[in-house]
Order: sequence, then C-alpha cells, then structure tokens
Amino acid sequence: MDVDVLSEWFDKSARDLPWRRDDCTAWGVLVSEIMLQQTPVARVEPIWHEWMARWPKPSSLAAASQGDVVRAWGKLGYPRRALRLHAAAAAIASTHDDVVPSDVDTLLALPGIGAYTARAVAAFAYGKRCPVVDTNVRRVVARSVHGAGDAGPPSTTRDMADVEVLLPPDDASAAKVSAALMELGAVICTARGPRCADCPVFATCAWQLAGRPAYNGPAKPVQRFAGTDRQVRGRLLDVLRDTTGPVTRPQLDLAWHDAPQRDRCLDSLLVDGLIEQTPDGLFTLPGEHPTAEQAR
DNA sequence: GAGACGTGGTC
DNA sequence: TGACCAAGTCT
Repeated sequence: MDVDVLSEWFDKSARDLPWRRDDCTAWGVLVSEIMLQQTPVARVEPIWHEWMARWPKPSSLAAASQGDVVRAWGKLGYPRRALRLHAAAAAIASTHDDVVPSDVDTLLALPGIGAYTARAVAAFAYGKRCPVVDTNVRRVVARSVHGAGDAGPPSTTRDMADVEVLLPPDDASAAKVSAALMELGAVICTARGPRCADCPVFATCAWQLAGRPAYNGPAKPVQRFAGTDRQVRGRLLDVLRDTTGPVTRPQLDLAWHDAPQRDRCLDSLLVDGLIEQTPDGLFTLPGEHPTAEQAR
C-alpha cells in the first residue's frame, strides 16, 4: 500500500465534512465520532450541527437534562449513545477541565468510547499517530494488503498491528493516513460495488493483483430488525420523543400490540435510564420531571 | 466471543 | 420484498 499516494488523493478528493475542518474543536470531533457509530454521514450531519450550536462545549451538554439530550438525538438510532455521550461530557467537564482528553487510555475510560473512538479522537482531533481501525479500514486492509475480498472477523490486536505498519513515523502524516484509509473505504473501496477504477492505490492493491478473489471467510451474522425488541424499544421511545409532557401507560400501549414483549421492552428502557417513571406513574424521558427521590 | 442495541437507505 | 449495509460499544 502506497500511503503517500493515498495521502495525496485524500488532500485532493476528501469530502468536506464539518468535523474535518480546521476550526472544528476536539469536542466537535468526539461528538461526530459517537454519532457516526453505525450511522451514515448523511443522517449525522444535520444533527451534529444542531448539537454544536446548542452545546458547544462538554460542560454545555453536561448541563442539559438527559431527556433533552435523548430528544435532540432524534432518530439517529442506538439512543444509549446519547446517554453515554452526556455522561462522558459530564466527566470531561468535572475531571478534565472541560477539555476532551488527547490520551487514548484516558479516552477509553469514558463511557461510550471504545477502541475505535478513542483512537479516532486522538488522531483526528489531536493529530496523533495511532492506528484507527473501523469497518472501512478493515476492509481496505483486507483487500489492498491481504488480497482478500473482504475482512474476516474482527480482532482488535491483529487489526491494529496491520494498520500500525502502514503509518508513517511522524504524527501529522500518520493522522492523515488514518483519515485517508477511512475515506477510501467509505467512498471507493466500499462493501458493495467498489469503484476500483477510481482507486488511488489500484496499481498496488493485492486484491487486484490476485485477480479479485471472492470473500471466502465466515458469513457475517445478519441482524434482523422487524419484530425485534430493538424495534419495539424504538417505537416506545418515539412516543416520548414526540411529546413534551409525561404520557400514560395506555398511550405507550398503542406503540406495540404484543403486550408481553412491550412490557419487557419498557422495563429494559427503564433499566437503561432512557425512560423514567414519575411519582404518579406516568412515563417521561429521563431527568425532565422530579422523581420520587428528588421530590422529597 | 456472541448477541443486544435503532433507523433508514439501497439494490 | 428482504437482505445487506452504515466512522462500534458493552455485557
């Protein structure tokens, strides 16, 4: 893999995403990374702008109620991310002087930040040299380096080692390569219908050289959605996002026909802290009304 | 390590 | 239509 060619291509062709601009703060980068987990850029962009205008610093988000945060998360999906980001913001505000940490291990200690996000923040917000491995990068490496049709099952240790050897010695160049690997996987070396004719590293791609063999590893598990608890939880939460005040149990019951499943999902949302019950038995998004405890 | 966890677009 | 896919994390 010729990473110099890749970097040149990135300079010339990268999408102009707002969290990549010079004036974007580390906080902006962190918010974008959390929102982008399993969620396409097109859906993230408008919400990210709203968040940056409304909560420009970790402490501003930390000062908001959980309910406001969950509502502002909208339909990005996996709303527990919103709660975790809120908690991370509170930790950053209280113990890191409102400054997003630049150290990978410190980032890893924050809720909702795992191996990918910690390194993405270190690299993209602080220009550090550290392997950033997401699904795009794994696919790019599988093809261009290993000559496989697609990446096999993830292995954090092996995947990071694969990327580590590709990174130039200096921080700035390495950070750019990290961004370029992701960009390549997102727009050229895509899962379906890769645009190899437009690929900057076509000439040295091991997959091309091997005659583009089909992926022969284990099939990736397919996630069902229709009829699952995930769908039911989404429906339940949707009722609360769309209303300002507390709702009654019968109102929530309209969201799903299967009572046992509905009850189980409501329970799990209460456990997750995505929904709260008021002292008088109504349901709300969290932190918007006094709980029985706070009412004393 | 497998499975849970939202949502919507594409082919 | 339904399977597959999208910058993962947590248990």
